[in-house]
Amino acid sequence: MLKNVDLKHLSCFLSAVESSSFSHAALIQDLSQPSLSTRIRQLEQAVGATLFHRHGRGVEPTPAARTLYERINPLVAQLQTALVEASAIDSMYQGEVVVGIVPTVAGRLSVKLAAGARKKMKVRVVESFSGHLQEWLLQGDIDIAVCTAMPRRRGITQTLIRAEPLQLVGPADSGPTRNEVRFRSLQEVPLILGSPQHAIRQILDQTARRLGVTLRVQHEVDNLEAQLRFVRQGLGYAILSEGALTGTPQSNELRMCRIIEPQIQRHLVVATYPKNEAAKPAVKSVAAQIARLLRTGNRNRC
DNA sequence: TTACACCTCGGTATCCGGAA
DNA sequence: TTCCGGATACCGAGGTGTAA
Repeated sequence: MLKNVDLKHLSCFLSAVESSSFSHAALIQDLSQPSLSTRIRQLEQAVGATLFHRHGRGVEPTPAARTLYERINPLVAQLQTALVEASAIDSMYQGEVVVGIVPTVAGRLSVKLAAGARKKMKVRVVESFSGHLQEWLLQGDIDIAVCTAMPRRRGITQTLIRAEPLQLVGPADSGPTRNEVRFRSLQEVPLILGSPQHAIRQILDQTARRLGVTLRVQHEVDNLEAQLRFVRQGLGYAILSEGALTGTPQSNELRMCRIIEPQIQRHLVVATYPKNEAAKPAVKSVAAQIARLLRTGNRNRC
């Protein structure tokens, strides 16, 4: 019976009841008066009842129209709200989002992130160290940083994902025979560490100063792949976070020993800059997705 | 893939009826 | 009689379905 009746018909009807005038209703609905009149006539044909008494000075809703109005008014309002909400949600999954990731996490996160991106959303991944990522975030070059927790900086929001114990990484056939190594013992082995700006290096330097330990830094190498190559060639030991080797080739050629006394950790965070979030609604959803992926990955390993 | 026919929608111009 | 507002006629634009 209600064939060919759509939201436009109902909106016109509601406006006509409220204004008691087709002309005023047409203005409200941004239509010409004849067009609105046609809509009302189609609705009357569909309902099978007269909804308005026409007279020389406007129209008057019939009892049938008043009953219909009471029933559909809240439904149309709900429907219009739902449409607005759906449109807002859709805009959250559009556009390009640039994510900066520290190398020790990039390997395990990048592919999952790209695979999980929505159709209308493009996720671009760049790799660098925590210090660089902080600067890029503030400059607006990237939208999200997945990095080691940084000192509080104005405007940056950090969400802690997890604490990752640091481990000594050496060739599988050498190094300490136990699965744990004391921090003080690190002064006895040649180390391959990142430059002093590197977040893990800063954690190590800070702990060493506190304990009065002098670290033997044999090579300063910022690139993760290069560090691992140095280690495989027996040039020294790297110190990396748990999970850093996940997904890297030849990880079975390497051996990891957890550092204890004290156990040192790096805190992995997802950092965003609220100004970027306001400009790109998609940033919030991607940041949430990253947090979910990293936390899930953590559970899987355990 | 393109061209054509058909349909729907919304516009303007005009007519008509009723109230002041 | 005048003015206001709804109804009707007609036209153009755009979308859709179908056949070549």
